[in-house]
Amino acid sequence: MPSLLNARMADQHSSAPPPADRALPPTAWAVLGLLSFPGERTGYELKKWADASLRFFYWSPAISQIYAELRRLESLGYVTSRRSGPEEPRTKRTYAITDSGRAALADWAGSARDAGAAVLKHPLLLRVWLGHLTSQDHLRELVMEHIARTKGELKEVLDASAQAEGVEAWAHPQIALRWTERRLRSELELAEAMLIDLDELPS
Amino acid sequence: MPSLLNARMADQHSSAPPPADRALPPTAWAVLGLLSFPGERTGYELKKWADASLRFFYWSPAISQIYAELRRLESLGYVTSRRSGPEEPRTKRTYAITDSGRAALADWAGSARDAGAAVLKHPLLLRVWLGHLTSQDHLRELVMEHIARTKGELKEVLDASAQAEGVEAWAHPQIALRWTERRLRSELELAEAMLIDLDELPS
DNA sequence: CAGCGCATGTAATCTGTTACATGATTAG
DNA sequence: CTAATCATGTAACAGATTACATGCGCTG
Repeated sequence: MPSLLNARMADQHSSAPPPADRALPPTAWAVLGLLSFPGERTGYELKKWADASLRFFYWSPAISQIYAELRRLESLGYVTSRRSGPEEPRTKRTYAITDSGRAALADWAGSARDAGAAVLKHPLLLRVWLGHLTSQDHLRELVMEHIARTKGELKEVLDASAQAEGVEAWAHPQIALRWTERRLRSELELAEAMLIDLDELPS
Repeated sequence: MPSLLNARMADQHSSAPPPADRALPPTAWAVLGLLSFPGERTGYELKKWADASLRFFYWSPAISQIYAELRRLESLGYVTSRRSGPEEPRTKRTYAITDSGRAALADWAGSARDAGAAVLKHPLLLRVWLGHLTSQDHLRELVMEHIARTKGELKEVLDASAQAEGVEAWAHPQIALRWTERRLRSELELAEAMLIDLDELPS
């Protein structure tokens, strides 16, 4: 069997080749992507949007990071911002994507022939994997907790999906949400199956 | 509808309350966990183990970070190391978990009543979500690529699972691998379903 | 008027990766 | 002999979070 270690290490290099100068991290594209849908929004709103949809398939950056990314994107000319004048009650900074930003984003979206491997960080599985250090009861509890949380998330996604329903501009986000909905249902089945596996374990 | 932003922000604080002094990051526990199974191993071996199983449900740290974590764990007295003497061909440092380390790990594994939410970073979904910026063809290509990769991963997991088969010390890792196997099968179904959704989109 | 939600940002810190450097051993 | 694998580590940097600081506006 060929050891894949070096191959994988090499992958890690070649998978991020800065085409010309310096490539932006996916997070920057995600934030810019949030702005690629019709409308302008503030950093604060972006964070809520990310929490409500992005987070289910691509994690939601901390609010402070969103602000930082917005500043970077602005320095690159990919977004513009304006402070609200006296007409608005509150001082806030509203961002909008520029043509240049839209072009860069489209280029990024269309350039890769492979999106790259998904990364899953599943704390529950980490604990199950280390199950020999705990009691079966505790493990079961953790799994149940996970099931409860997942059901809550499913509800959230269903809500978000309902809101996107019918809006043409949201067709693709809608597909991502449907994918997420199915994924969460599968996550529930997976948890149930694991519960059974756990029960069948000789103590 | 109650805005969940502040609640979630507050969560981010309260979800990591350092019980006494300073809590270790999950990565440290993962590395220590790798050493909690019978046998001693080197940093290099740990990396391979992580690549072969941990990575499917909890990502594999860079080799340099594994070395760094091992040094930290050693400074905490959770592991000990010894350099191979002249009896071994190669100079290498072999690590073993200590009683104190095992106790700390068991405490960590048993302490939480909630393992915490899983984080999924799925680059393919990010691109689909931004699908309005690309062609359907390109999107389909990316999905196909994902399916191919997933099939490869499934094969790897099946292999790893076969190797763990029957070894009592590996019962829990085995469950994690079975979970992963099911998850990857579901991932394939999810991708197929998304392909259909994509086709049904009005251009 | 208290508390929450809206809104923005800075500073310190940590986590983690990449690139680099080095060298021994083994398989073809 | 030479390429791959085994093996360890450092330095620079990027990515990201947490804690902190501030203040307005609305609702009960």
